[in-house]
Amino acid sequence: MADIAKAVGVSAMTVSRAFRGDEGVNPQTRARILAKAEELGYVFDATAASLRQNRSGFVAVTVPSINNANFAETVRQLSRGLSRNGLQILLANTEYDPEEEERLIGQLLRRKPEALVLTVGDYTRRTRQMLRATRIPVIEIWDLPAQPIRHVVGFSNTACIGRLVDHLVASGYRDIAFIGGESPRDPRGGQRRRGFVEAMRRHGLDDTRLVPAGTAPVGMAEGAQALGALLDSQPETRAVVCVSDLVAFGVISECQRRGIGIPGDLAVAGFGNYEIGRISVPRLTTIDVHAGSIGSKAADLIVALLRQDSDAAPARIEIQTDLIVRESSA
Amino acid sequence: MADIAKAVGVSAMTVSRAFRGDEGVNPQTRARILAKAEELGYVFDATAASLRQNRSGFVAVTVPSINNANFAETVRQLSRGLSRNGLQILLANTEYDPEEEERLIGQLLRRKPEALVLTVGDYTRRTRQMLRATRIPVIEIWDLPAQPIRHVVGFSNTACIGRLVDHLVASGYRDIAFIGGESPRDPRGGQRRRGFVEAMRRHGLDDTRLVPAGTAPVGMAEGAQALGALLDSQPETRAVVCVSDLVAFGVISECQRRGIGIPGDLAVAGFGNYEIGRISVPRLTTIDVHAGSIGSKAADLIVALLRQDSDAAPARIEIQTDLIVRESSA
DNA sequence: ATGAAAGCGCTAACAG
DNA sequence: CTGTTAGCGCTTTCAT
Repeated sequence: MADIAKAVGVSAMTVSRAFRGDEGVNPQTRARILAKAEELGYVFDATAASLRQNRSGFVAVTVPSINNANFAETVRQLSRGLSRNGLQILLANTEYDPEEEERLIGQLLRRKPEALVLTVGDYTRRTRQMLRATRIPVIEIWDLPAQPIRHVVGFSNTACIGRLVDHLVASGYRDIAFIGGESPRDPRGGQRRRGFVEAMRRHGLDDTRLVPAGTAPVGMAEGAQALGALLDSQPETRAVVCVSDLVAFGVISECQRRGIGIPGDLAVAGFGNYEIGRISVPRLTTIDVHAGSIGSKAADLIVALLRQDSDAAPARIEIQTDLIVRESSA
Repeated sequence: MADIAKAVGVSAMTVSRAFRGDEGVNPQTRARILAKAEELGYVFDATAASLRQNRSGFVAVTVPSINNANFAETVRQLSRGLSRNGLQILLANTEYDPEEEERLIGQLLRRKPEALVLTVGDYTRRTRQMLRATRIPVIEIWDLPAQPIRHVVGFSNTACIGRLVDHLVASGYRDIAFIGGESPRDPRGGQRRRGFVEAMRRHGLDDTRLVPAGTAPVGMAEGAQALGALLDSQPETRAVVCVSDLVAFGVISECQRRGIGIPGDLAVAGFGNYEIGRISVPRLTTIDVHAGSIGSKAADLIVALLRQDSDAAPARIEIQTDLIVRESSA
């Protein structure tokens, strides 16, 4: 910046102002500065600006897995909403591991992010401590925890599964099983499993058909395998709710291999409204959680929180979810 | 840091050394410093350290879409390899848009990353200029461009499709179509389409069965739709190669809806070895590009390049790919 | 519309 | 093993 100042014959301060689009700079001077910067191959140093302004322009985000279409969509929309306001995402993958999450959050905080977005999880003691100590806004997403750290943008995983069960019961199904959600590493899966148990009890039905799907992240292969386990242990089952659409698709494909008709012999429901559920044969009944909307709402919240300097009351933004009934349970 | 220094009764320099695990610090002093830091809720400021050390610890990465299991896996392994060496990823999504890519790269460079990883694309003029001007290592991934910017970690999309065509021809197929790759926004898709045309010519077969799948990113829905178009225009087709497994799955599901047997009536091949191809009925013939390995190899390269201060010769690391023959073409 | 001085929080370099 | 000094590249503040 000093080089440009010297070359153009102004002070560094004027160069700085020119770069930030400050009004009070002579348009001609400004043009000469930008031209010289281009000529010299100058690249603005955001690190120095951050240090001086005490504003990093970063928002730190942790997700359990980036390799998941729904989390990816949340991050995508979050990124969109933030970039419009000059904020950039600093993304970290916890791999569904609370210890790794603790390590990553520690690293992220050193970069002085202006806000921290976390996918709800079972935090370690030290993580909780860091989250309590930090003065930046903390936003938990993808669930509605009973005791949130501070702000929340999410939906009730438990209630969503309840709606699926209600739908199946209303359609006449009684012998219903649930696949997944037993992994201690996936709290959202656990909430869904709990939602299943609660809903079945509410209807006075057998709530013990719980089939494990393995350690998170669980995918299609785990679904296919779990169907085998289900048929072995509970062959009278007539409907199955899965912890995600990916698991449900595994179930569908395994049924096709075994000649089990869906929904004739077995109704299937998933969770998350992934693309596969719209294309599979049969199409999949599921819950649309509007993953993108979680991201954009969180972005809006962050922007609003950063505008006001005073601490706002904890926000609790509930995302609307939709039951989508398709051929797999109709 | 000054506060801690005062509270403990040492200089800021000693605090700094204690934090970086410098050997030459009295273990007792060190312990007292860390305890006091904990007590005061001190968080190290990586921005200030970056500015002073002229090392940001960032590696900038652009991908066309984070919402793609293969790119996500590359980023995941890249992140792993880098974090072991104290480097953090600064990720940006180009959304398959060269203009957006230009904007993002400009933003990323201001953060002074120590290296830049790009998914090969058709760069804008200004992007090329920035890439030429920067002094940090630039690594292109996911293809082997004829004229790389500098370093490359990838594979030949063209050659991979050639292997698929060879396999189909060897299996007796002659009337073969290709779905996808016409989108100007997806250079890798274009390379695959070109690979198809070249391979068909090589075999002296009709190379004009090219079905568009729409603007990138193309997914399952586009595949299902393209199958309809293919049957309308080229009903004598006996095998189809798709630009990705997702498109291929769309084809498979649409065939199932229409009662078209795979591979009896139509053989299908995909690209990328996504999870779906291992679970679908029938299982999908495809090319495994080892997406994760692209990431880990790129990480290794970056670490090696940063260790040496001198400019190394451009690296060209070719990733091994595998033809996986499954039921859809057997 | 522009400039001079000071300083953000850390660490390189040197000294002891 | 510890301390002092200076400065990374920018921007705040105050002055003109």
